[in-house]
Amino acid sequence: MTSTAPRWRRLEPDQRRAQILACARRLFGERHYEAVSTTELARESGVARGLINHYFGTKRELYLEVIRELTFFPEFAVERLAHGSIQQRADASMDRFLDVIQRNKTMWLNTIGTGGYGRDPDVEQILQQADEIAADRMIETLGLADIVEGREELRAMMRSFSGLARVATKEWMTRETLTRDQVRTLLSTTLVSIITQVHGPMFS
Amino acid sequence: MTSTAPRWRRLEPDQRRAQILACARRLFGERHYEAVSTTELARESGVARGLINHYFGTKRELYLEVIRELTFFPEFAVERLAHGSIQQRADASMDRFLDVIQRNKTMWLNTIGTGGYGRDPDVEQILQQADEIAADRMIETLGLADIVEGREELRAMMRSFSGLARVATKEWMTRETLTRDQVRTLLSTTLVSIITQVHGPMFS
DNA sequence: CCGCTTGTTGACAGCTTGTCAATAGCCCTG
DNA sequence: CAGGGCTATTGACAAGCTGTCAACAAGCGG
Repeated sequence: MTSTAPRWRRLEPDQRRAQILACARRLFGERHYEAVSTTELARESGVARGLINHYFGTKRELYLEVIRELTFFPEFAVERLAHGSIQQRADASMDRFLDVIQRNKTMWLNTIGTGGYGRDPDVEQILQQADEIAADRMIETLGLADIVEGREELRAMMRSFSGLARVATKEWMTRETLTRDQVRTLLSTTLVSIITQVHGPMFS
Repeated sequence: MTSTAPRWRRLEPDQRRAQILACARRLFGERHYEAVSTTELARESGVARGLINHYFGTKRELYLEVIRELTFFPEFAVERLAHGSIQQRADASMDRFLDVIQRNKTMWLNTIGTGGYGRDPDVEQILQQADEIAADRMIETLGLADIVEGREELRAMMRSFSGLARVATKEWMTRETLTRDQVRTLLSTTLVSIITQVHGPMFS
């Protein structure tokens, strides 16, 4: 008679992980790290708090997982547009970059976009890796893959460029002191300038 | 007889504040925000934990105070060197900028230098103000103070430039993928490029 | 020497996070 | 269709952290 309607459903680990992760993505997107408690995270996910630790070990690891996921998102397709001058390719590349960010505006602002300085080496490392990937992708897109002289320096400069891109994008998205077009011009022109006027002369 | 050696000394509020602040500066310099507890902060300062709250209200406010103090540090003197071409002035300006940072290496790396992304709007705001000040100072140093056409856009671009400066400096100081000279060249050349090739044409 | 101002303490309440043994879905077999 | 086992999930627990506040005492002024 007292036919038992199960009080909770048993899911595949992958599913449950994904579910919690989705919730974490949302909450960490709304507020910053310490303003989100695991208690809330659990309640919102409709799950016991212990389960979060079971799957992710620690609150911080869960957070890092969210960041990690996000940084691998912007797969702004390399898609050889080997055509055109380097300036044109830079334009196209930056355009695509801004597209991706614009589509994920909120998410981006609350994570990567945070020029924030919350002082967390782990997070920093993850985003450094992201910059690394972005830098390599840019080099490839711009057709500079065959440069060998000062290759490491070029990569370092591209990573630095990511810093400019980040802040400039934020100027556009949150302060609205620059338009999208202005940001694109700023970025692509600067990008070309770094390659031709800084790196070029430096490694003749 | 049992002459009472006082168990604790009573200090002027300013002194006590400064003492705690100094200690906080040290600890927050070594580890990141959440890795430092007020308990430790109090023990290290040789003070009751409650006193910290008494003076700063909250742990976060204490932290913000530390940051605030640091960001006003780099007073890289404006000192009109109105002489020379814009490129020369940019060189000198960036040289001085790197000097200041080099002198306060550890401190800088653990606070501002943290390209970190800890997700804290309050901290972010403080550093935005710092960027603001730095940007205005750069404009003045470069003798661009009388530009009126696209003035706000210029300031926004200078703030963006700070992002580049930050990451590039870190490339030099922590990863050592760029030398100091390379960073200086990268920064000053890019700076000039932004002014002459981006902002100039944009606001004819 | 005493009393008043106020810098300083210490205990308290509430909330946080990570652990772990116990519980209960649900698949699989007989 | 019953029951057994695997394991996903729970819930209580301990330790720790933060902010508050009434009580205490350092040291100056009368």
